[in-house]
Amino acid sequence: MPSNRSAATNQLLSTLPRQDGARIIAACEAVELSFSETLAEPGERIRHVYFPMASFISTITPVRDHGNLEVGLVGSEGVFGATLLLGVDTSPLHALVQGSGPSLRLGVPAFRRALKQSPAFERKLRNYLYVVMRQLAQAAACNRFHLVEARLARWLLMTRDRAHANSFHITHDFLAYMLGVRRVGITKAATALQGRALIQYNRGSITLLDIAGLKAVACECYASDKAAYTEIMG
Amino acid sequence: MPSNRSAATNQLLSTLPRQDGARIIAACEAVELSFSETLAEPGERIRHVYFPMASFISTITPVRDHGNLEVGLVGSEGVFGATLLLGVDTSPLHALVQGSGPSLRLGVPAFRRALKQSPAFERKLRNYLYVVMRQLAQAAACNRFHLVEARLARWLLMTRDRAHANSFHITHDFLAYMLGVRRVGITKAATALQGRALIQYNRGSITLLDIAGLKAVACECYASDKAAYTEIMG
DNA sequence: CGGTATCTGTGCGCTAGCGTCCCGACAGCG
DNA sequence: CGCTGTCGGGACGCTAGCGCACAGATACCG
Repeated sequence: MPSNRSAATNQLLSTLPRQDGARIIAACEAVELSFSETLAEPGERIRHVYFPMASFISTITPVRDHGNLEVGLVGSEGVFGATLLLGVDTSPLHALVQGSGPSLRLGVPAFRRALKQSPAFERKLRNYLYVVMRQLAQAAACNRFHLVEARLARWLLMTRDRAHANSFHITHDFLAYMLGVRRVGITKAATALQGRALIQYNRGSITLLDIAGLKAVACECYASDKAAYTEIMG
Repeated sequence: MPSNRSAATNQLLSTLPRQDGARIIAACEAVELSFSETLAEPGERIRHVYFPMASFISTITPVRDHGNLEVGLVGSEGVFGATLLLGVDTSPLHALVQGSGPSLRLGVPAFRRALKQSPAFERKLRNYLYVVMRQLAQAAACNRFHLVEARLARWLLMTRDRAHANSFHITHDFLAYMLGVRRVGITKAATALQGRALIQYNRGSITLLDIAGLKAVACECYASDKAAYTEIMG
């Protein structure tokens, strides 16, 4: 069920001034990311800055003695590695490929050169970092207050936005890992959503049937994250 | 019980190169922050950048239909308003004075001037933002996984670090608000800590008795936040 | 000195989510 | 074709935290 509305681009790059964008894209290397590939580990040096196109990436924070927890999702609307802007070259988070597909990337020196050459580029990335900070704060609150079913709906909607499709591949087990709950908790919530004909799934492939319905079920954090993005990034 | 070891300074400023630091401090206005004063509201323009000295500030994220939630604590080791660096002049969070006391501050134009004049200053603030991002991610995980008692212990230790004292004023009610739980939940956890002679409190004033013991009870997030700070900020 | 507001402690029933274990169904592989 | 691994579903008792309501205790204020 492909609905590839202009998926072969990264918005951060495509909304730059024509010249700057072209130059930076030309400097990029095109790579194919594959599911479950690790792009960065917390505490280790970032090697490349990624601009996903059809692919998307989870950012995950490790917790001793507990499962890990996803705190962000980066698709063609964003970038992984923008923290380099802050003058620290290690990754704060684990970056894990969630959705296979093409991505552009820059090595760190090339990235630094691009920043110097294009103030518009740097400005855009700074703004993006601001959005990410807001989303992190939102995630903290979301994890504290919202129920699994609402968080699941949110996650599905976020993923849909980044996959540019209403279907994608994901198991309950993996969802549980992302949301920091038991697999059984996901099964229960997913069953409930399916019962209301909002989604439909089978052995690792899931389809969103009723987007408006899901939005109603999802916690406000979905809308809030989106609002933060559009407000800041235009 | 004052233990004011060099509390009348802000580390971010005092660790700048001599000249830069002196010039920026000279540009600052000294103000006295008082408990429960609001310094910024989410979505509204930031008016001043604050460098707390003996005072400290909570950063709080609002959640519709639930209590709000503290996601950060800024004392003399930090700054409020550094997000201006990212090119967005609205505050992502609610900034609420937690501990009364002196602070330095800069108006936004003066802040921008200082950034231009001192690359070291800008570098330091960028690094601080990186630390804040790590702490936000940590907070997300902490809220998901850790029990009230551990989170309370963590909060007390963090506050102690920023108050530069083992005693401070805070009610269960307010703690509940900060941690996003019921007041009763705090009472229960606090009673347990007091029972083990780790703390002692009475009608809004609390004293930490056994720091090592509290560290053992607190979740790893306390150590983790601190490690992130010292690793990056030196 | 008495009244009132604030702060802390308790009790009660309830729910979401946990940990664990087991089962059935399907897919893919040899 | 049958084995094996993966995926989803269900059941068990348990705990942390919730919402609510109320009671004692202390501080403060008139």
